[in-house]
Amino acid sequence: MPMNIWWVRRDLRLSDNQALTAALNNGQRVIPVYILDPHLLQQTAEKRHGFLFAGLRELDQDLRCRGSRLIIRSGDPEIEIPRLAAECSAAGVYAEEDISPYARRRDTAVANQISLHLTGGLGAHPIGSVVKPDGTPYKIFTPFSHAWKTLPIISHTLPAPDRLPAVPDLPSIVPADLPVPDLFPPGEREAQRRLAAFASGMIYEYQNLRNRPDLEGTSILSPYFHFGMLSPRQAVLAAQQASSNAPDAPSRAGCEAWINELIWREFYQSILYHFPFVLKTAFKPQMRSIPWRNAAQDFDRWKAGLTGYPIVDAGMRQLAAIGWMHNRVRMIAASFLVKHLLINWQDGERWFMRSLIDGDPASNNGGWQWTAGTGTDAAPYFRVFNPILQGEKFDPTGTYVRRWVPELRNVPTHFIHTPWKMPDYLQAESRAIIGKEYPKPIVDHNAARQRVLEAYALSKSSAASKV
DNA sequence: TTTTGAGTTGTTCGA
DNA sequence: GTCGAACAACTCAAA
Repeated sequence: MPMNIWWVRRDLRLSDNQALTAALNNGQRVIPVYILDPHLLQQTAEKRHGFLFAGLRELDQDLRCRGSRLIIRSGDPEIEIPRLAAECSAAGVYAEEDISPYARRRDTAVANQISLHLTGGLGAHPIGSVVKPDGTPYKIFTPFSHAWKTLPIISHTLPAPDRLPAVPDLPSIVPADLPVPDLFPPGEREAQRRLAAFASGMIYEYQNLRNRPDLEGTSILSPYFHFGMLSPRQAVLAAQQASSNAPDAPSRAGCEAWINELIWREFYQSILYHFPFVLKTAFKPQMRSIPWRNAAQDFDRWKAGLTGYPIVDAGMRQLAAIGWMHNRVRMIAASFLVKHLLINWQDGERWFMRSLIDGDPASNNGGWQWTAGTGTDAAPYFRVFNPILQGEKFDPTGTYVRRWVPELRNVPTHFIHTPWKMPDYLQAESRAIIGKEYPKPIVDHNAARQRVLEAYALSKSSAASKV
């Protein structure tokens, strides 16, 4: 029986791990390896590195409890994986298949040098398996989700092995000791704990509370999903179990709504897998000539949370502070950048990708293209979120705004989403003088709305005239 | 091949 | 204050 490499990439877990299982089934000894890839690290910020590095330490500990350990190297995986395989005379490399163009190019380059076995696990269903009867990919979410639901899900997840074979003495590096994000203690144990807690409690309220950034109505599992500290299959099974235990229809609807969000992840994975060009340009050709503004100052103010619209600023500051943003607020902040500031969605996409601990090329791109109206199955271009109404609707007491925009702490609830409307004496009383302690709105909502509708109309008509 | 109904997350306007 | 229609066509999926 030969020696195999288990190449860990986005599957930092021992349970329900198809790549690890395959490596064990086909070899006597298995060497768990993670390659720190400078190409990927340089696109992302320190909070994400802190989560990843501490997650690697957790994985290493879990492996050591079982007699194994994690070998960590740094460099270009196309070089490092074959080099390590030669060092330990490995027969094969086992890894969970990833779908980004970069990952696919990388894996092809590795496979050209050594026997690489890719397994499922990134989604609940194998990549490329949710397609129309004629084999072509879906471009609309709803039919995709129907097809997804009709495919059977393997109902027994793979248990974590009790014991693992010892690892030979190989050099391994220790990643930098960066701060670990408070809200996201990394690791498989924490991921499973959160899933269990969510699936036995808040999932039943999910339908009602998921859009409320001022409450804890979401699972807050996205960073764990991104790095595979739990598997989508485990999540779906937990939600289905919760659904079958649901006491009433609204509770069941909560479970279904959450499963739908899991399906969205896989829908966008499917889109990226079948249409990798979406990382470079709009999915819809007629949306490729929008006259974006080149407005570096506005972009900086958006990034800093200084637009003068409280719900937008709260979101951007939450992102900067903790590397995560509530999904509803992601939509509002993204819509604001694209539609109110008329700045290219790709700039926002890059900023989110850099800042988010959970940043995922497929979901992030899908979300931005949806917001910008450039994507498959996207929001209509004339749907311009009103940041005031959105704030009043989803943060009705201003709790979320006050938490992340402390200079508005003392503003009365009536004005919390429109602080510039406060009379002077109230601005003074609240210690929130507009233009001094908190900025004036960077754009007027109605004027910005007119501007973006005209810009989109231009792109559509120029596309039409090209035909 | 043709036809038909549908398509995450909103906003504004006017009755 | 509430309600329905308009916003704008177009592409997709399925019959």
